[in-house]
Amino acid sequence: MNEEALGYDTVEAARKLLGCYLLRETEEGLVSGIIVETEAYLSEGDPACHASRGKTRRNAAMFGSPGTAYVYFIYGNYYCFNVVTGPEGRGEAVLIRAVEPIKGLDLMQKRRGEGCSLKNLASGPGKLCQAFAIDRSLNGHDLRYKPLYLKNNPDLPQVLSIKSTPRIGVSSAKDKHLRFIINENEFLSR
DNA sequence: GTTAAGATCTGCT
DNA sequence: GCAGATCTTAACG
Repeated sequence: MNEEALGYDTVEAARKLLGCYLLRETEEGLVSGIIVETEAYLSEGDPACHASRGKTRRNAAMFGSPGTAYVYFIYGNYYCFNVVTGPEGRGEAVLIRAVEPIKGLDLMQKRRGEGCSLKNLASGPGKLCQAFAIDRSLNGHDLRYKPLYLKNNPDLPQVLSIKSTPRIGVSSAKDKHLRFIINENEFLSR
């Protein structure tokens, strides 16, 4: 993964993360997928961003250096996984909303429940974290290294068809198109 | 110490 | 398509 691309503009980073591999190694084995859906959370003019009201205990990882993980717990049941972006100390991040499962399908199915369809394995922030066994122990983890890391996809088409839409599940800043998806992909959350 | 709200998912209608 | 589950976090007293 080209970490430098994450350190400047968060919106740019959200677009560049599309199509990249996300890999996760555990004792049970390796799982991987291609990122097909992201959302940008900005530090300025974005009340939906956890960092918009300053640094707190929960969002401290968001103020770390670009390329680290920000993982948090929501709605009593689910984790969300973000990649910290922008200059260090800025408090911006990109939420990974969905991936297309590539390797370790059986392991993901085991974690998500038997009989879970391929399209349902990681098509949403909470589902993705279940399938990849992401929890708070990975909060602040440097995504250049194992057991959770990003990798460029060499087989990617030169010009990816990217579409931007309003973000999902956030009540503010609906006029901003900060969600980015790979057009027509089957594994989007919706 | 108490309370209200949330970057969601699943199951049922 | 819609409401409920469920609990951590942060704001307030």
